[in-house]
Amino acid sequence: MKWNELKDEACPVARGLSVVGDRWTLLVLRDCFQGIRRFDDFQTRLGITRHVLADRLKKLQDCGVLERKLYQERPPRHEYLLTEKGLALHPVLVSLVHWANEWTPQPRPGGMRLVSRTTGEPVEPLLIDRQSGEPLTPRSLRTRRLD
Amino acid sequence: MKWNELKDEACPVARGLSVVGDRWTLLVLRDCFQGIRRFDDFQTRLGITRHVLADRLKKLQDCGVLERKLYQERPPRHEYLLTEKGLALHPVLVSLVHWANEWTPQPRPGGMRLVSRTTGEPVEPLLIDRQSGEPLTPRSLRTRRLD
DNA sequence: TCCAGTAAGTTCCTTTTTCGAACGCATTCA
DNA sequence: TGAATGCGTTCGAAAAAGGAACTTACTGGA
Repeated sequence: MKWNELKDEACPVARGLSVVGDRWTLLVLRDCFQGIRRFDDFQTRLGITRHVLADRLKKLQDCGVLERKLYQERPPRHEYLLTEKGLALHPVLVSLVHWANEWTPQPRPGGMRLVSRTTGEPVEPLLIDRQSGEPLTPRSLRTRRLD
Repeated sequence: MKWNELKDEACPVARGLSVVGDRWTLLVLRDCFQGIRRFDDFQTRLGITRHVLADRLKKLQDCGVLERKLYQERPPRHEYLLTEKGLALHPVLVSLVHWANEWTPQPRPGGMRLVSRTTGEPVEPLLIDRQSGEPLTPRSLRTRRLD
């Protein structure tokens, strides 16, 4: 298994990581979900090198997670927006946030919590099966090859 | 923001990625969830260099995601097991698998699906709030700093 | 006894990625 | 005219990953 060929693997984890497994990529997407759209804003918030940022934005466009849209002519300026495919990554980020808040040391004083946008109440993400409503756990699941 | 200092960031996405954001790390954990425990088995399945594998296993032990356990003396042999902290990453992997199956091209013939271990039926992961039962979406959530 | 095999790394050297800072270009604003 | 904005590209240095061989400590068979 080679890193540049992950996208052709049978395993969906490998295929997913071919898109979001690069260093910085998920942090770029985090900023997208927080409304960041412009090159320099990403760069300032992430402290990432401009070189790597340009590379990641390009790869995310190429695989359809971000869309590059002209928002001004003369001089031409573009902004980066999440596509439907990009928005669908939300549960991955939310699961990661929840795990980090539960299991990694919180910095003082500035923790961050997921809250409902309407009520402001804290939220506790739980993964269930849409059909049965049952929680999905390592024991309740397995993977199956379809040939 | 520097890669080696992500663990001290206020943002939980950054802290999460300080653990699982490295190249190969989530693929190692995927194998753990599939019951792989030994160095050479990881190495064979991943095709990763032994050098990098040793590094990743060590980092995962250091942060408490994996536990290294003696399973034989003379010669001493160890196996790597998911801790509770490691098992808690399950929703991240499941969300990623679901996204990849929905949004990235399936290889033929060998796709892989999540199915219920008891019924064998396919499963459709959905992220909800444990309290309200409401689905969590980009629009229904925001992050809040607690100072 | 000698040789092959197993398990879990380590060492060494090459190639790829990333870092960090500076530069380029087109335009607007003072 | 000169500075600022926005979005990159370029370049040399440093860090990470790739690839193959080597080590150590046993077991089991010829």
